[in-house]
Amino acid sequence: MPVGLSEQEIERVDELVGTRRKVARGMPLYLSGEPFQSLFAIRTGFFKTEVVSEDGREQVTGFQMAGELMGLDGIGTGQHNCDARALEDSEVCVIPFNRLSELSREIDTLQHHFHKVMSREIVRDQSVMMLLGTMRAEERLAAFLVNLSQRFLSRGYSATEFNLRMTREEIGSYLGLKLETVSRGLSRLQDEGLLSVSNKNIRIHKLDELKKAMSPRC
Amino acid sequence: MPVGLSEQEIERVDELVGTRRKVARGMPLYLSGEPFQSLFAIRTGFFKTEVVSEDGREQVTGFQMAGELMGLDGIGTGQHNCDARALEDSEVCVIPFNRLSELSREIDTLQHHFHKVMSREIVRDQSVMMLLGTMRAEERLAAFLVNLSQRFLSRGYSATEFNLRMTREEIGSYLGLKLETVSRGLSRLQDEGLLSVSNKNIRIHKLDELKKAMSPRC
DNA sequence: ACCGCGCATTGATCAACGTCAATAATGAGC
DNA sequence: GCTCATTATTGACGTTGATCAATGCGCGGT
Repeated sequence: MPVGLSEQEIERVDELVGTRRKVARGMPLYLSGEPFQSLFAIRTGFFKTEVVSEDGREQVTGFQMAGELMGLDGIGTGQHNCDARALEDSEVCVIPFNRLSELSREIDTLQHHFHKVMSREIVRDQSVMMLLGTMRAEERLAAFLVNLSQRFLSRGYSATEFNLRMTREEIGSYLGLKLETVSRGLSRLQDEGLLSVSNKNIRIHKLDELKKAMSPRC
Repeated sequence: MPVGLSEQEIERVDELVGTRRKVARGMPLYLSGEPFQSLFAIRTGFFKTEVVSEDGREQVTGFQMAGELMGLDGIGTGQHNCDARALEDSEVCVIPFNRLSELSREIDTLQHHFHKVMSREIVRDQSVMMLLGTMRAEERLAAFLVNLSQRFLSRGYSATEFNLRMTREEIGSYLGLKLETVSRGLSRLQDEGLLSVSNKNIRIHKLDELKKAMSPRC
């Protein structure tokens, strides 16, 4: 994934991500408490990550799509700290962490790239904290959809028409809302003419207005 | 900070964290948008980190105390992504990130330690997401106090009597609550006999009950 | 030591979201 | 293609925490 490598270096990075693994819809890629050994890069498909607290609370902490990296949370403790579950039939590259560590000691571009990826994950988490801490239901929903839209776009898919892979309940868990509130919010955005919802299919009609809907008093 | 280094390695790590910097109460250690060059390890004092969104929303993303590392969010973009501000007169070690990168290529214990620290930051952020997404006001407050208590304890201070360095408003921002709600929550925990509050001074009388107050229906 | 402003507390009211419930629609599996 | 369980929508009502407001207190700065 990093750029600016020599041919030889590319070859070595290629070996690193040698093995692949398929995960059927609904199946876990890993579960909380399992020993951490590898990171996973998504080749195809869609995942959610979910943490479960001691007192049984569940919270979806993210939705991951092709090209994104999963498992970073396991490095600190040597155990995975969340469940990762496929939301559709998916395929990942397995990246043994030991070998990534070794190789990143030799290829500084790789090292720097890896550090950037971890740092960006921290920044992402912080923007979710801001969403959960300061936004109202409809603003959260708009931010969620705009974020998805941008990520689809950057992968070459349509920014304005896509299918949600997750349920209203999973969206709600991620956004700190109940599923009914998610449903009502989507209906409201539809009534306002910003988008059309048909179950999991979303068509965004006014992306610019949807972005405005992320801010208060609209 | 990592353990298991040879004497020579310890010496080199010591050089790495050579320079120090004092930050007076209320002053920024860094601001969002400034170029990222160094990480900072807190020697003494207390900080908050705060993100400001485009539409002007502010959210405290964490409170940091002695021994903790700040600045990890800047690696990904090359710019700091939050403000770090001293809540009391403080002193930090400056750790030039370039040199940390180089040295961690040579000393694998250091490399591994650094990766662990970043990963733990991700896990910490995720537990804040769970707090913001699933807990009620008084539960959040209890969780916040228990967390502070444990961190003071692990630094050799009392787990049951300490001074808050931050205002009710800053606590509220961190917990996704308004300052009035924080104040009411503290008063309520006091009425229930779990602790005494006198402005910024907190005395926890029933730490075990406070931990229970983190869970629903108490 | 004193002054003044920032910080904290507390009350009353209100809006947003959660809860409970009933129904409808969808699509996964046979 | 049919069936059933899962998922989604919508309504009525309740609760939590936000908002608005007024007062009191403490601490930092001089």
